[in-house]
Amino acid sequence: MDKTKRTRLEAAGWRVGDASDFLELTAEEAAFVELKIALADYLRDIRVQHGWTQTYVARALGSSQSRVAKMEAADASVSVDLLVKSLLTLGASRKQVGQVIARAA
Amino acid sequence: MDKTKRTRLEAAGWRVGDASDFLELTAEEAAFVELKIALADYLRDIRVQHGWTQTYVARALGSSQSRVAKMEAADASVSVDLLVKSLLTLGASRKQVGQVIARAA
DNA sequence: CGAGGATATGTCAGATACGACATACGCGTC
DNA sequence: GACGCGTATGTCGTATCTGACATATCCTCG
Repeated sequence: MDKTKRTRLEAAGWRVGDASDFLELTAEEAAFVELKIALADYLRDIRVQHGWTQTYVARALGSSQSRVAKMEAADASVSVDLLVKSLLTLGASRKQVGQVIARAA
Repeated sequence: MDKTKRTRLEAAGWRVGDASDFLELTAEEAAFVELKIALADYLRDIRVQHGWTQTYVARALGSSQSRVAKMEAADASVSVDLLVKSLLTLGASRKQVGQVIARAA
């Protein structure tokens, strides 16, 4: 497995199986996490392209800077729900969100 | 607004503003609900096409028949998270999920 | 080297979503 | 009508997610 991707997945809190120091995900779990990461990256792209800070986005979403940071990191504590809602609130269209999800890893 | 769609939205628990008997959603809220309904419909399509019962699907997902019913109804108590995870578990690809979301209403 | 702004990480109380169960509804078949 | 099967709806205890706060890390500019 790609090293940075593995780190990314671990950072997202998806270390599975305490006994093993390896990352074991079923195909669906992996697909789900990758999907989440794609949305997270898209959120960051939108923010950076507009030159916004996490604090600014947080205010726009009625949330906090720390949560925005976790969203962008695809932290295990953030749901796809929150990511999608946030993207829509920031102006992304349903179509764009779908395309981001559909795009192959 | 289309009548069946309105009923659908109300059924989904999105009646907003207790004082008004009308459905008032911001553009993002509307997009979010429609997105959810699209996933819900897709879930039902997959189930029906395979000739599965809700009970069977529930067992496959490690859930209950009532929750599957609520998923298909795009009930307010089900998250996009759950819908996406369920679709992936039932064999849908990330790409298919994205296409369903991207498809215009 | 600070200082200050931006981002990351850890934690927590309150909010929400979860599976499960009970029960109601619809619709065939007898 | 009464049963059986599938689906819908309501509720509940628990698990997970959320915004908020504190604090740490990372840059860049002076």
